[in-house]
Amino acid sequence: MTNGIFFLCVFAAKTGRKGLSHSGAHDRFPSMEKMKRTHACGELSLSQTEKEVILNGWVHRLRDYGGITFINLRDRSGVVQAVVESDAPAALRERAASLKFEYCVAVRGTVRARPESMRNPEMKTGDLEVKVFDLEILSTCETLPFMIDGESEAKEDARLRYRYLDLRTSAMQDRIRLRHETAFAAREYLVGRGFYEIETPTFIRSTPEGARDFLVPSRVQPGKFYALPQSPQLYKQLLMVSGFERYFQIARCYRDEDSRGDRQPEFTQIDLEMSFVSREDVFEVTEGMMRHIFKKVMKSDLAVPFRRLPYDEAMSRYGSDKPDLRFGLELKDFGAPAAKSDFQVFKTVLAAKGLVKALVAPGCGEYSRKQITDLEETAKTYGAKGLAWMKVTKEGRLEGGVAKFFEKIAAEVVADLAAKPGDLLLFVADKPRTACVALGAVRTRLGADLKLAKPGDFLFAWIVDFPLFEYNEEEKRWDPAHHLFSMPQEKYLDMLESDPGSVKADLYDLVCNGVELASGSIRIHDPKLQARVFAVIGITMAEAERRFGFLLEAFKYGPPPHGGIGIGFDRFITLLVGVATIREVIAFPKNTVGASAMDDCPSSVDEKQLKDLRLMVIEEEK
RNA sequence: GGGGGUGUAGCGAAGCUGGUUUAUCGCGCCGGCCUGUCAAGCCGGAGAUCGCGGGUUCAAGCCCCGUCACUCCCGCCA
Repeated sequence: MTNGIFFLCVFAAKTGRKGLSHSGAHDRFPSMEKMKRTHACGELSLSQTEKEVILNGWVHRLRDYGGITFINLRDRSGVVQAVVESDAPAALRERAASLKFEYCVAVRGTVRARPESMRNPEMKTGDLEVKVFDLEILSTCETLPFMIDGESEAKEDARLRYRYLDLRTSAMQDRIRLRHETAFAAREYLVGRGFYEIETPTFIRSTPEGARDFLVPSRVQPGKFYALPQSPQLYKQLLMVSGFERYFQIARCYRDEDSRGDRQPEFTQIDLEMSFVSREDVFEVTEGMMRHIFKKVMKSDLAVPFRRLPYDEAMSRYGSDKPDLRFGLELKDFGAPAAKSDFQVFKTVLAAKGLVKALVAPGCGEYSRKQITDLEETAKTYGAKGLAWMKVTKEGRLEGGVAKFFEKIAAEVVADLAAKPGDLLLFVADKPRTACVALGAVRTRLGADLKLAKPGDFLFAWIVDFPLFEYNEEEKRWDPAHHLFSMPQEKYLDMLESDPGSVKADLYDLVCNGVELASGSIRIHDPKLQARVFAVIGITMAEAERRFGFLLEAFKYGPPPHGGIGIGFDRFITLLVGVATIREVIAFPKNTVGASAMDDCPSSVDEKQLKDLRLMVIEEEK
């Protein structure tokens, strides 16, 4: 009892509000019994004129004239203007005057057309208003840390600290709604195509491949740990062995790696797997789903099938395995002219089996030294030692940068690159991959600077024929390029052991506008072939048995040929909505160090909890 | 692990190469006025350890060093 009183006093002191201003809320118990809404704010129209309606929502904006008070009332559906006029009873006028931003209220009133001159064409419900004759304050709201839908947006820190308020803004409401609609459309389509939605565990065995696992300690078996799944990969393959034939899940995935704008420690995939299929079947279903989503959510027609681009071609022409194909600006091989030039740097690289790649920046001949240096920085970030350049003059001659080494073959260079007067020529010479990737980054940068991509366009493409393995320089061994269970293409089977680097797999990515949206493969279902792949990677059967024994065992019992794909749901929504980071489309995201400012996690835990788990925290030595 | 950017009232910003005393503006907040607004308006008011610590200087929001937080990128992310 004493405690209760003390608590109330503290509360009053803390809010710093005078009790009187809240009288409206306290002298009437805020019950929904008599004030349940009959309509949604944003859906009122003149067809309800003269009708009595009850609305529930939040005080979005407030304009108090003493005698007359305008309340912009907001709910999920939108905003409508409610008016408390001077002819209202004094108690109602007082209660209206006591309102503040974001009070949660119920109003009863009649819908009426606004006089012609007082209509607001900016508002969906701007032709009407609700004349209020009853107003209930359901709950009050303290001074806000930032305005909902204010003129200036709060910084992300503050938005995440008060995420529940940030989510009230129309921008966030729209994004989260679109996310929901997309998930629904995906389900609708996949269910229609015979897929079952099946959940898989979130506590699984740790299989230390790929990203770091998040671990969950077992209390019942001290010293042992579960891992959170990086994706439902193994389980969905097991579901194929089980004979479900078509599985999907909107699945949460966890990877303990450093965050980025497009990466969170936990994220969502539309994950699917199909039996008795080739990659074409996976493409067809994915394209169909994308088309369905665009129709339902974006109200637009998406052209299918998507373009196919082999990985090697993507790297060579665009310097990226996720190129933005909304613009050309392709990289060209400059090996032949470079070999004929007097430029020793290029010739040395060529002699070492490197590549010289060229990029024609149209109309950038006037770029300043500073602008070129900026481009060079971009190339260097991706491992290039430098960015060579020269300009094509109005007369079609080469000038500046490395031009002097190409004097003799100037005409050939210009013709070879199809360069025009006023263009800037850019070159990276390096190991093949570095040359492509670094100049590819310059291409991406130029595309943005020159605004070459039309916003609002969505250009999808399948990147196909990824290599099965990539060489790990540090460890001096072959690593799986994507994952361990991807199927090598049949025509490369003979060279699996003799020339692993040349083996292409039935591995594919779906890219759109320079974003990697999805990744998948046809899986190995033949234990013998799987064993060969393990051998190339250097995994002994004993080790494979230890890590994936359950999967290998399952594959002894008549596994169907199968394959699938996982679509990065957050990235997909980010793309549809056109925002910069996936945090903008996740209701409660983590920041770049994996923390949530709202609930302050991760956090320390009680000694007791640690003891139960027989865990000990070792302080870092300084 | 590495590189870049940012940090000034509750929120968003300004504060030029160090020097006008009480660090400015808009929103919000508090008080008052106001019967048709819709980013309402008008009058008055409160509110800032200039992220934190140290240093240089006669003088630091501004320069230097360190540190923390947030953010973007490289590495990493089968």
